[in-house]
Amino acid sequence: MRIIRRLVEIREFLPAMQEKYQPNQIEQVAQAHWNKTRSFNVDSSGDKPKYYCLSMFPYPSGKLHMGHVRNYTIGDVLARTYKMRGFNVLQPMGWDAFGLPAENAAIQNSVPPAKWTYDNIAYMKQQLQSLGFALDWERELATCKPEYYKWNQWLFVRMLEKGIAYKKTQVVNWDPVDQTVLANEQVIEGRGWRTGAIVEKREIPGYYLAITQYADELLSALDTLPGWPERVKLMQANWIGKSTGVRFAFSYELDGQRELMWVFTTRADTIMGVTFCAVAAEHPLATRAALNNPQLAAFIDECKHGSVMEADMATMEKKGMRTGLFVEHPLTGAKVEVWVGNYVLMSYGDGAVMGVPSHDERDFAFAKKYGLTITQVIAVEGQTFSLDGWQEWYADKQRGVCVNSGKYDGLGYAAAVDAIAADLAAKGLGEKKVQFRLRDWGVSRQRYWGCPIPLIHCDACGTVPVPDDQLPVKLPEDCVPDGSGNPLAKRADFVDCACPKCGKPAKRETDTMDTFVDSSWYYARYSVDAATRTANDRMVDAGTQYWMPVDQYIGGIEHAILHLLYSRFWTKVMRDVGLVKKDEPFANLLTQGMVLNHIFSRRTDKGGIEYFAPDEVDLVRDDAGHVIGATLKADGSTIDYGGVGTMSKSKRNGVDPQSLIEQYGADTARFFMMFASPPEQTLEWSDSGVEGAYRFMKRVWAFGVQLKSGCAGPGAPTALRREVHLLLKQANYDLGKLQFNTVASACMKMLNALEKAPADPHAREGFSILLCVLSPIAPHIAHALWIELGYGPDILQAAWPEPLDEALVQDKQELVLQVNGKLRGSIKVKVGADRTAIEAVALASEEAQKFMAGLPAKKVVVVPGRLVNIVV
RNA sequence: GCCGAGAUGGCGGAAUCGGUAGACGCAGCGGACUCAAAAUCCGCCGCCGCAAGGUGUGGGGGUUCGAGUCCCCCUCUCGGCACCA
Repeated sequence: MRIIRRLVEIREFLPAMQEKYQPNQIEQVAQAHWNKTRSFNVDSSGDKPKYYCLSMFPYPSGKLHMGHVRNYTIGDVLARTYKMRGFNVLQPMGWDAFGLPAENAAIQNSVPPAKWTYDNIAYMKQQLQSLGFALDWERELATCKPEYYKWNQWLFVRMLEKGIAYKKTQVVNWDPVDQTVLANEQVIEGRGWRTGAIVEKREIPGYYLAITQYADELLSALDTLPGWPERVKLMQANWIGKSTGVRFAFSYELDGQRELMWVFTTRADTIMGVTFCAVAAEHPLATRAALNNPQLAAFIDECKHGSVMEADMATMEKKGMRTGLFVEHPLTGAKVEVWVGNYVLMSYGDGAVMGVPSHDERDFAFAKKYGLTITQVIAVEGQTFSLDGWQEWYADKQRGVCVNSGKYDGLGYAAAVDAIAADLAAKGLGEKKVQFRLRDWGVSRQRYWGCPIPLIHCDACGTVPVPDDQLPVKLPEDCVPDGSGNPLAKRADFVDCACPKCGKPAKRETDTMDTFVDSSWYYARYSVDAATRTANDRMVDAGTQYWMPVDQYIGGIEHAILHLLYSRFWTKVMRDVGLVKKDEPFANLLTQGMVLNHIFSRRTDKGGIEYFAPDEVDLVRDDAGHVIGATLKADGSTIDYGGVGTMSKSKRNGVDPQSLIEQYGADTARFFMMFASPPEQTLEWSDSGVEGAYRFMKRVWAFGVQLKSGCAGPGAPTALRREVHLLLKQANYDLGKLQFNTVASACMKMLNALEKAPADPHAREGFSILLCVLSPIAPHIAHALWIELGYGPDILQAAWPEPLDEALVQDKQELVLQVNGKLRGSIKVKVGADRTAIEAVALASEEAQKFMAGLPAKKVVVVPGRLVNIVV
């Protein structure tokens, strides 16, 4: 019995090479090896250069989706490549564990969000492990754990002390039936998702982080990030939206008081064309005017209903109503009527705008709609102004000069703005100002499943921060939200507390933090050393100084603005508090595209839409092969083909990674993900594409089996050797560009070449190169074959291959032959032949003679190493 | 609506500096093996054409000996828009 067990152990340790590719067995052995040898557990020491490779952590929604597999495979390919290139590589993983879906699940299934979240984490962790990612699991974190969010709270208190965190009112979506605040995604066509009640805009107090204090730095520091995609930097710059203009005031007298109504404009040069002003519904002037005007009060009320989303604000019908109040033009003294406009935002600038209908498209439409005066004050030579319709040039800053503007007539944009700003300043009614589109970050959420805001409200002392030694304020984990109100507010054991200042009974703040706070610094927490993870006596430590910044960050393009901007801001605050020395968290950024699949649906009798999973339908194609429709496998009925779209539960077009791994193995899943498209582009799911990847794995294995039984030695350079090294050169170049689909393709080409010449003396060397290049993408099969063929004990310890010059040399090369730019043939010349020699060979060639048709060559273009073009 | 990105065979995609368009893979077609099927292997495969050849990178125009690549205009698709993450 003992002997048999011993034999079994030996077999497991050194299995005889299987003829057949058996991914599940190979993958378990490889993963066990990495665990046992602690291949991916690292510390912040040693003389290797460091490489911090980070993929955006997942929300624990239940199970992994293909977007995760794609994201983490991209990161893993980089991590493994850098490891083989001799870097000390950190690749951690964790959980963005607070958020709305846990509360939704609680409402549906009566499970506490904590339990739901922890169960999901356990399942998804096992899924991640089965994919063989090179992760340091000892650094795993979950943002819903007190040891993590303690530091959200701690830094929040520091921000309060520095005046970065402050309180003001915020506008939220309010569900009057559930008496609760709704997220934008919970508002469907203006109604609450659960109650169907018409949603109101409501102003409630909340805490803000003054990200605008950092606006200038967040903008200018984009120039210090050459490793970020230009489009992401551009999106951030537009989001921050720095604009230089003039802030000035219209004065008015009301109830015996002299008051000022401030506005901001980037077009002060058009100030003489002001024919009206518009204020937001929440503006004090609007409130005052509505006191004795029920119609206006009703309109303001209407404005306060409806969406708080910018997209809705921009597309909705622009409406306004007179207030009956007039303000005084600061330069002309003319009376200007004030309107309430539903398109004016209280949260931007001062909540009021000047109306210059002649030179602002929106004002033009507004004035036409309500019959307001339109006065041209900018002219462009050769253009005629007319009220028939809006013309682009009306708003042209570059070419226009002032007209109908008194002393400013004839001035261009810059001169006019300078003169007008000076005159306003002289009257004390305005000055030049830089304004940002960026707004301060509202972090209060009226939700249960989030990090408690560490504040206590005391009748005597006011709002008091929780002292550091009482942090963290722990969130009770046994609440089950039911969708109405915030469950925390109903928990006396949470709410009732003693004031830290005077000791009298007080109430704890029940708002929690935006989950973007959690994800704004997790990358720094991963980097702390083991001792800090145990003691948890500091937010970051020497490990952070060693690992930061993240060398490569990888995540979805949908995070291009908010998450990345908040993280940059948080890093700068941590720097200013003295926690880190770096200005920016992410040196290089890769924004991966979405994973798409086909969408099939049909209208139901009730007018809704019913979706079908791709494996429930057959495609209908036209003669050219285009998909024109689909039928249901079950009953043959016709359904609609909706093209491709992001995989989602609601559209039923998701593919479960689990069944994929079980059927084909992790290597096939990873290989397909890398091969199907370059990382930055969208990826279309294809079952047969996965089959293709699987076929390739089987061929790699079969070639390994074949090579093991008949090994040739070294010899003179061959065409195979040159081809493999050329492909290696290409693969290394593509790796530098993070273009992994062509790296996978190079692996396939190498195998194609090897299969054609299995007896070549360089086949063994060629296969070792193939295994190395393949190993970051499909690490398990590479690990197994590396050992089987005796290349070494562990492919992770192998040096990354570089192409050899001696393998690449050749004496003759082929050049493309063109006549008048059209491909007509090719010629062979000696490498290094001069222009004249090449021209002679080209002109003498049969094809050139034929297509020149006896005409003399006007010109011969020679591109060395590429082509010859004869122009006649 | 605003900001950003993209469009190449039947499909996913390749083409590094303006230089052979369609690498690699999928699907399809033909063949080998098999009693048969699957798996595997070999061959063909943009479109029109018997061929010579012509034509072709979302549409229209331009620059160039030469344009998928550069410039101008247009169409469509996708991402973000501040409480989804």
